[in-house]
Amino acid sequence: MATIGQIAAELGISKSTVSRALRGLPGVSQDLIDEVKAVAERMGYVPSAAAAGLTTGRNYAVGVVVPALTRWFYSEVVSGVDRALAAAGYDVVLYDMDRNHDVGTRAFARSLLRKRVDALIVVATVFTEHELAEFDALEMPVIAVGPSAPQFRTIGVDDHAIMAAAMEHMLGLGHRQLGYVGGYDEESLSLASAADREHTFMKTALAAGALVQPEWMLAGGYKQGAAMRATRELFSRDSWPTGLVCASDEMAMGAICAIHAAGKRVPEDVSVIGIDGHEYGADYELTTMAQNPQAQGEWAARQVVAEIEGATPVQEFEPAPFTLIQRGSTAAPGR
Amino acid sequence: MATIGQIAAELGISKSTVSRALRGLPGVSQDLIDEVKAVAERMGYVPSAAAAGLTTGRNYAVGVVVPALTRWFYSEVVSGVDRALAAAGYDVVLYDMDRNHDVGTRAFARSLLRKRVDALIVVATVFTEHELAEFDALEMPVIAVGPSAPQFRTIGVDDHAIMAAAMEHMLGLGHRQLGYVGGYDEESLSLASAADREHTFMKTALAAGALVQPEWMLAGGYKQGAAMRATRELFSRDSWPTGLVCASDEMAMGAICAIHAAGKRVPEDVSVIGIDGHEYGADYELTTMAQNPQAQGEWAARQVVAEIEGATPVQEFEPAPFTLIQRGSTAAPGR
DNA sequence: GTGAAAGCGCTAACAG
DNA sequence: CTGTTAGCGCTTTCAC
Repeated sequence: MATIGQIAAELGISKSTVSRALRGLPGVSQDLIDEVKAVAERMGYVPSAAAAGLTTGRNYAVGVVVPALTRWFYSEVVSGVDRALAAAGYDVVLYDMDRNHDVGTRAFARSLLRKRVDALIVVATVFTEHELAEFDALEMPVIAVGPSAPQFRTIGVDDHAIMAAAMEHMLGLGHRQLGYVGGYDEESLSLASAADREHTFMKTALAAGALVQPEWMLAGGYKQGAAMRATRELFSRDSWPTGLVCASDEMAMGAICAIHAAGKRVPEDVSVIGIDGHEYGADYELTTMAQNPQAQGEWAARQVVAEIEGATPVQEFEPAPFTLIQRGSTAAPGR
Repeated sequence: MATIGQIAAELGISKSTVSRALRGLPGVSQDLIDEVKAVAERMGYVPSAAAAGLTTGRNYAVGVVVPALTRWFYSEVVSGVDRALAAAGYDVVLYDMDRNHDVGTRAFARSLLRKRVDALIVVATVFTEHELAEFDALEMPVIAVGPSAPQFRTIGVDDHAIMAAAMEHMLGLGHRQLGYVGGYDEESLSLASAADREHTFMKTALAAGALVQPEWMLAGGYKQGAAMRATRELFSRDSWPTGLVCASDEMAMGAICAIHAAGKRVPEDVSVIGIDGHEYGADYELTTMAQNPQAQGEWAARQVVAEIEGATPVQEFEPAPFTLIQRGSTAAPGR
């Protein structure tokens, strides 16, 4: 493995010059730059991030903490983060908290703290007091993506607003008998988002004088399968709503499946609206309040890079945008 | 940020002793060890991976290359890799090749080559000749997970065998009119697995004298939404198979949804079998040939760690196991 | 323009 | 058991 010193020796010049030439710093003649680069290429030279980081304190890496990589939303965010970071020349160090949250707390903190990363992006993860204190001690930029975390600056949609918008659509169509598919995903560790959505659903429904039976509040666990089962059960009873508001698109797709299984039609018998903007929504003709987790990830990544490189930290972010995508799963009731 | 030197100064001892004490190396009195650890804790000492790596050449990090993090299979594998690596004290450096494959080739190689990682785990990614050559030059353990890559040692199921087993189940039930939901996922970059499964489906079907109409070969793109649409179309025609063999569970769940939408029953009118062992399969009563991508990821991670730490490389891995999970979506035809 | 020297934080021989 | 002495590969003053 070629080093800067070997290149220097090969050309009979000093290491400093090689370093400067390779990094395009001023003060090296163009001829030498070309020569150095050629030799570096020929020798298969590759800079050592560790060595460079030792002196500069910069690692060109940012940590991404995620509660469960296998969940759609999180993998989308991470994907966006990765793309933006790669474009900026930074690596992604992944910390999947899936199940090893309590077990691995110590290990997580230790490894995190190894000066591996220049900043941290936290995706919808809840931490202990102790961990939060450690983050503070880190003294590096930290930005959260997803459900807002009071301790961090957060990039994400306003969960109240997005649900209110979904409700506006359903109420506007004339639905007054509404069911809700929500619940909590135990593994995702973040309950705030789910609670906010459910709360606003209820509040808005009641304010509009809509009928919401207790049995119409379904626990879908933010998972397609669970939502499908819960919905199937709902339609095995003798009364059901004209509209189903789902706290996520994954659950909405499960619900649609269950409605079909029950021999009902969407939207003729039941309207279904989702939230999130899942990739498969189009195939299911699903009306949804779409947000863009990838874009949020990219945004967070760019912001974090800017701060690493000296930009003054933004104190508070605008809520991420969302838009109604109207498709075939919603219509006026009783058609 | 406390360093080893500061701790040494604080206690009036040498850096080496501190280093040894902290790492639990032999040759330090228990008393001193305790003292050192106490001071380190108090000063909030955290080791610098970069500095340690510089001398030892070990980074305690492994790179994970993945074609599209947002796909179920890959995120499962990465999740498993992460867990095993975290347990072994290693960090995960993620390289999501999603879309930036051609654009980012150079950046990918460069960053990979920065001696950041001690080994590489490649998940179902296809590389150019040039990239492969660079991997060789890296001289570090490389293991592939998922569809077998001829250039790498691979951990994964035998795609022929798993499809053959699925077919055995369907044929054993008496199905002789079979449809196939498969296709290719353009974004995943790995076509071998899809091709193998389709090939074995065809071969096995023909060998059993089963009827397979060309229109029954559906392109589901390995995506739930696309599979749903393709299946919906199939059932809008005037002839359809008694059994549907799906190359993945995600597609199978989409197919089930479409079958319900068409007013048919599973398994009474159509049997459906999937492959993979998706988490939601149970909710859908889906019969499947289950594999365990998380376990495969863990296995690869453990193997790679062993090799980093000096174990002699295993030359070839056993194919990963799979088992039939028989649930309610399959039954004898014509019930 | 270019070079020499010092040092980033840690580990790894050697001595004692 | 503990300390000394060299570096690891790179960047960064400061001279020339």
